[in-house]
Amino acid sequence: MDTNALAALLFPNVTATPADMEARFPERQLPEGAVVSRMAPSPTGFVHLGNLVQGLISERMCHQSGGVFFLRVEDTDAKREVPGAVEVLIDTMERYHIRYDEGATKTGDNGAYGPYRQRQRADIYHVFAKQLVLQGEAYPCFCTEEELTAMRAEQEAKKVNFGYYGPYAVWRDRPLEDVKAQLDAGKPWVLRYRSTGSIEHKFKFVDLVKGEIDVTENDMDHVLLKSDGIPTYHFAHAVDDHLMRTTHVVRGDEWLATLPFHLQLFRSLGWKPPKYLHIGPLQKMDGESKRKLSKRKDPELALTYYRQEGFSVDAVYEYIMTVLNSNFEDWRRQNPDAPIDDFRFSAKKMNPAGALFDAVKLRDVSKNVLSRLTADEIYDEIMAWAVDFDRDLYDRFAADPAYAKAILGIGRGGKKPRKDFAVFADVRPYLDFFYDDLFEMKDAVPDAFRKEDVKAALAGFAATYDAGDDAVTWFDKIKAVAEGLGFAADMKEYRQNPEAFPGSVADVSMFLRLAVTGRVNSPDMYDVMQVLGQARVLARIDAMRQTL
RNA sequence: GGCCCGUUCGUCCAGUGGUUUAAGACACCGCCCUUUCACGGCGGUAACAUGGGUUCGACUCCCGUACGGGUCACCA
Repeated sequence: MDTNALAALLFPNVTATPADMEARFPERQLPEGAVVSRMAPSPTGFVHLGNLVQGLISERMCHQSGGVFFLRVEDTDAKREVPGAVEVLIDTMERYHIRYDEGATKTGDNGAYGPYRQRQRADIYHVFAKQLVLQGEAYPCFCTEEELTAMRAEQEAKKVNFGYYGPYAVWRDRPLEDVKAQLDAGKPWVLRYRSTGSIEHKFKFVDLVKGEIDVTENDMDHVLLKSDGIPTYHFAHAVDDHLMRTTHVVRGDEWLATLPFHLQLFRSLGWKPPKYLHIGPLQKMDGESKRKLSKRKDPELALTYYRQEGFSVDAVYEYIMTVLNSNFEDWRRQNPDAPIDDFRFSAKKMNPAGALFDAVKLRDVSKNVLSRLTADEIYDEIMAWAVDFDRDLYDRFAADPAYAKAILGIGRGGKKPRKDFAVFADVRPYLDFFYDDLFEMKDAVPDAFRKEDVKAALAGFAATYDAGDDAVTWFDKIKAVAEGLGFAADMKEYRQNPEAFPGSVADVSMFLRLAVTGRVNSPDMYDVMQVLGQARVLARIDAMRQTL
C-alpha cells in the first residue's frame, strides 16, 4: 500500500506537520513535580457528583503542586450537546471552589494551549491522523451501520469476541483503487487505527489509584475520526493531552477497558503517555445490593439536588473529601477552622474500589460544617438558598435581619456548638415559633399534671419575669415558682424521691417551654426568651393560661 | 460470552508479612452531663467474601471459586 498516496487522498488539505504542532504547543515551563491536569466534560448540561469528584481530585493535585488545571470541553458528539451547558458547568464548579487556570471560559478561551473546545481543533487532529496514515497505522473504513450491526450479530452467533478486528476488519487491507472508488462515489468513511496488538499479549501497568494492573493488548481497529471528521474520545484524548502537556489524567474506571488502546495510540504517535488515576464509581444501596449511581434513577447524582435540598457547598465538598481521603476527618477535627485548601490531598490514599454514597454520613458532615459558621455566615448561606427555595423564609429574614441573626446565633460560638441543622430546609421547622403567625402548639401538657398547677406556674413566672435578668437570676425565679407549688426545686433531691413531689422544676420549665415555643423540646429557653423579648414572652404565657 | 477491576464492622474507611487480642468516623445500644432538645464525655455490639497454596508466621503474596462493578459504539 502506498501510504503517501492514501494520505494525499484522505487529507488533501492538510499541510501542517506534527513538528509544527510541537512548536506551536511547547512544553510547559513548570517546577519539578508540578501536575498538569484537566477537567474534560462533555457539555450535556448535567453536572453530577462524579464530575465534582473528578474535578476536585485533579484540581487539588494541580494546585498543591504548583501546576496547571484547565478546562477542556469535549464536544465531539454534537448530538448530545446542550446549549449553555458549558456555562452551567463553570458556574457549578466555581461554587464548589474549583477554579481553572486556563481553558474554556464563559466568554471564550483563556490560555496558550487552545482552542479548548474539541470541535475547534479538527485541523489539529487531522495533522496527526495524516501522520498515522503515512506510517501505515491508520486506514479508511467504509462500512455502513448496517454492515457493522450484521457483523456483531454474526459474532454473537459464532460466540467470538465482538468488534472490528482480524478477519472482521474488512477494510484493513483493501487496495488503494477500492478506497479511491468509494471516495469518488462520495461514500462516507471513518478513519480506523490499524492495531498490531494481540489479546494473547499481556503486560503490567501502574495506575496511580488501582496500583499494578494486568493489561491485555488491544487488537481492535478502533475509530479515530468519525465520518464528520471529528475525532472519537480516544484519539482526541491522546492528541489533546499530549499537546496540552497534561501530566495526569483523572477519570472514571470505566476507561480502564480502553486504556490499552490509549497506550497504543501514544506509542504510535511517539509520545509519552500521562500518568493515570482511574477512580471507582460512586455507588448506592439498592435493596440488598450495591449499584452504580444512575442518572435516570438517582436524583442525588445531580449536583442541583444538593442545592435544592439545602446542603451547603462546603458540606458536599467536605463529604467528598471524607470519602476520598480517610485522614481528612481527623485533620478537620484538629483544624476545625482552617481553610479547606490547607488539607493536603493525597491520591495515594484513595480507595481503588468505588465508594458507597452515604446520605446519613453526608448529613453528619453537614451538621458539623454548619455548626462552625457564625450567625452572619449561616444567615448569608440560608438567604442564598431561600431566595430560590423558600421565598417566605427569605422575606421574613430580609424584613428583620437582626432578629433572624439573633435566632440563628443561639448556642453558636461556644465550645459545644448546637448541631440542629443538616440542611437549610431544617431551619424553618426549627425556628417557626419565633414568628407569631407561625407559632402553634405542637405538644400538650401531659395529663399527669393538674391544670391549676400549670396555671399557677405560668402566673407565678409572669409575675416576676424580667428580660433584664441574667440566666442565674432568671432560673432562681423559676425555682421559686416551683417551690411555691410544692414542686421540687432541686433535681438531685427530686430524683432520689420523686414520689414525694407532684413535680419538679424541670416540669415547671416544661410548662414555660410549652407556652413560649409550643413544644416540649427547644434550644436553651433563657436564650430563646432573650431573643423573643419580654412582651412576646408574656403574651404567649398569657395566651396559654387562657386555653387551660 | 471475552477482557479488566473490586471484595476489612450495617456504612465510610485505616491497614503495604510479625508493632493487630484489626484503629477511627457515621449509624445503633447503654451510661454520664443536663430544666427539655441538641452538643459533649465514657463504654458497648459489630468486619478481613470463600477454598487452596507460599511462609516459622498472611488482612497483607500467589492460584481457584463466589459475589459485585465496568467494558466490548462513528457516546464520552
